[in-house]
Amino acid sequence: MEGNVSNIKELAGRLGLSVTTVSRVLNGKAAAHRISEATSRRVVSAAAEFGYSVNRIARGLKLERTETIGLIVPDISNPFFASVAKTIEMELRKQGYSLILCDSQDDPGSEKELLELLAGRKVDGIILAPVGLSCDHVCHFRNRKIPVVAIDRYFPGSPVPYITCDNYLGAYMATEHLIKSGHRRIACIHGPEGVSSSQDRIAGYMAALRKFRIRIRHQLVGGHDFGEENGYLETLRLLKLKKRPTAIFALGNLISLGVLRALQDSGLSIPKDISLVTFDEQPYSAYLRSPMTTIEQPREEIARKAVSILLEAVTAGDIIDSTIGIQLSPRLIVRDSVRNIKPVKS
Amino acid sequence: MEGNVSNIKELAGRLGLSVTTVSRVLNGKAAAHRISEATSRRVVSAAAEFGYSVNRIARGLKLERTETIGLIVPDISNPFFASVAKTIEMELRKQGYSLILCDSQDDPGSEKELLELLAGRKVDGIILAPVGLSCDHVCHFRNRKIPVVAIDRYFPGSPVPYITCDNYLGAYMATEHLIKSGHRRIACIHGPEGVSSSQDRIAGYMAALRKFRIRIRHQLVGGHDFGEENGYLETLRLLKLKKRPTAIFALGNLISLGVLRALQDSGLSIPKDISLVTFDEQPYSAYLRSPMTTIEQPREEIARKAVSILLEAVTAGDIIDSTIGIQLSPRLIVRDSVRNIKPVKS
DNA sequence: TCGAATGGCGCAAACGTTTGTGCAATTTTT
DNA sequence: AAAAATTGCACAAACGTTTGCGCCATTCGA
Repeated sequence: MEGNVSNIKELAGRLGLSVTTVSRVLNGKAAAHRISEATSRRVVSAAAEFGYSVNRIARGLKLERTETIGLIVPDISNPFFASVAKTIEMELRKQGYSLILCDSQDDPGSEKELLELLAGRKVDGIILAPVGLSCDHVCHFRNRKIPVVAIDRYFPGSPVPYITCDNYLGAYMATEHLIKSGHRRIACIHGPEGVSSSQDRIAGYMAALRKFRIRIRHQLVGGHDFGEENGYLETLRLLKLKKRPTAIFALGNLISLGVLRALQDSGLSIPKDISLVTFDEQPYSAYLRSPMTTIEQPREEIARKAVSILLEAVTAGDIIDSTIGIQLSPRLIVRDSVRNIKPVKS
Repeated sequence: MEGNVSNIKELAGRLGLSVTTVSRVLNGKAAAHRISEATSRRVVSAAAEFGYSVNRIARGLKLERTETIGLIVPDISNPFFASVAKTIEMELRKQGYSLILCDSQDDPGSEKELLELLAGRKVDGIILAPVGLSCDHVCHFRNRKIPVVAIDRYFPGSPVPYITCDNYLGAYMATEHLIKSGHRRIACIHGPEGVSSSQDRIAGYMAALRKFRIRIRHQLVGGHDFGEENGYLETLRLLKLKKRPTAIFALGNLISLGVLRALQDSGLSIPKDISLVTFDEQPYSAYLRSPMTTIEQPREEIARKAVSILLEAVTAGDIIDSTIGIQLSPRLIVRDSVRNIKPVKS
């Protein structure tokens, strides 16, 4: 008895009504078109009985609005992006939108292809954690009237609105914490050159060093992506230095896993032999061999704000004109991965 | 100069050709319709020049095929599902498909709604990590000619094909490992009642106990979801027992985080005071205070197989008729979270 | 009693594709 | 030189909606 009717024409046929009337009832426009209460009820109950549900592809074509949002992240298996994606999906669904998930694998080329793909799929808007520093391919999009908001990362000096954590501040706080614990030789393992979040964290790190009049040693700064392997290799490199750093600041959660592996392989322990602070809190941070001091990002808030700003742009039917940039405050979570190597003067 | 042309009619107009010809060229059917080489080249280069890309909504409507697959997971922020989703997305994209991601939040009601939603969006197929044990709402789908494959969990005795880890075997291996290390009072913290993966793991756990003639104590078995809080509360309950278990088997990675928190709160340490084995390896498992002994699932293979089976069903244009059930082998990774409380007799 | 207002609904075009069929021009065959 | 075959392309319908406009019947006001 169910699922018998697959389009509105059939349904209208069974009811002895026109598709027009059925469509209007089902879209809540009965009153506006003076369709009687009785007819309305008949339509609604028949739709339920025969299991009719609107073909959203056809509707999308007609309405030029698919109620679909694209999300492009560099790595969905990274817990940070996974939990951001979760919140985004939940918020979008509340508003009747669905999510097309794309993983750019931190590759600018894929990112560009994915943007084209999403445009072809006529998504109503895009949330993007961009890879490169150039916004050409994204700005190009805004001409096509598809709103885009960036999360986690942004394009310096571009008109693309973004929501990020205040990466500069977070890195400053982390570095300051290390310095106040007496550290002077502080290494920094960062992500890709072309990613603002990495750049900003490096800037925050350097600012803290300068503030406390500590020389920036370039051999203590390195890295090229947010992966585990990068953390591993960079740590091994750091450990080979004539003068080892006393502390490492890992700019991402996967990087820090690499650091842990390298230290374990080298038989070093945290914080006895070396201290560690990591950007991005994780559920397991507290249960590591040495509970990790981290910088926590307001993930949920990032996701929620991104959705609300995007949807505003979508429903306004126009692109957000003013350059909106929101930087949310991170939080320092102090645990036991930093050794105090000098009495605190307070 | 770019992005000027938004539909095939405009493009055809500029070329002085019909939409038919343009469409055929762009779909690689030029040869089959005797369209000259010269014309083909003109079309292709004009399409590139004017930045034309096909409207996949319109195409989807006409072709009754959207090249879109739906994925429903109970919790995308769970690292297990996040990495499975990553592989699925990558594999699908290779084949020209996009992914609509849905998070059912472990709620059967949402799951049902999401299936309807995806049907309305005319996805070509669905990959589902189902919540309940009833397959009514899913079987209903197969009538609508939308292929579905289940991952991680399945519906006992239903015609829905599935790919899972061999949960029974994994749990058996884990429990056996504990027993062979001398444990007798082994607790088990599981997930929801209505989820096959949880049920099968419980079954494997019990089978191992029976095999070694150890009495199953029901107060040692509990839990109701795969979340952290459940692990926490169940552990606290277990610790209050007159005779505490000497080991805990956590049936999920988030559960084990809860166990860790509860033990930490209680001032107990692993494996000195209590042993722990967890289902589902994680990148950080090795770096915990006590490196965790885990059961590793072949996530990538699960994802890949699910995609290939689904796409086969999609292109075959028909539902996979034979009941396919694939159970992939898990792997025991021994670390230091299990205390040997009796000399191994070998 | 008659025009006007209102209530209740349907016609048909349009959204951007794809594709079966058809047709003119050219070339080949006989 | 006529018939046949081939080349190269176009017409128009169809996919399932939504929606501006229009039409008929009934009720109302004077």
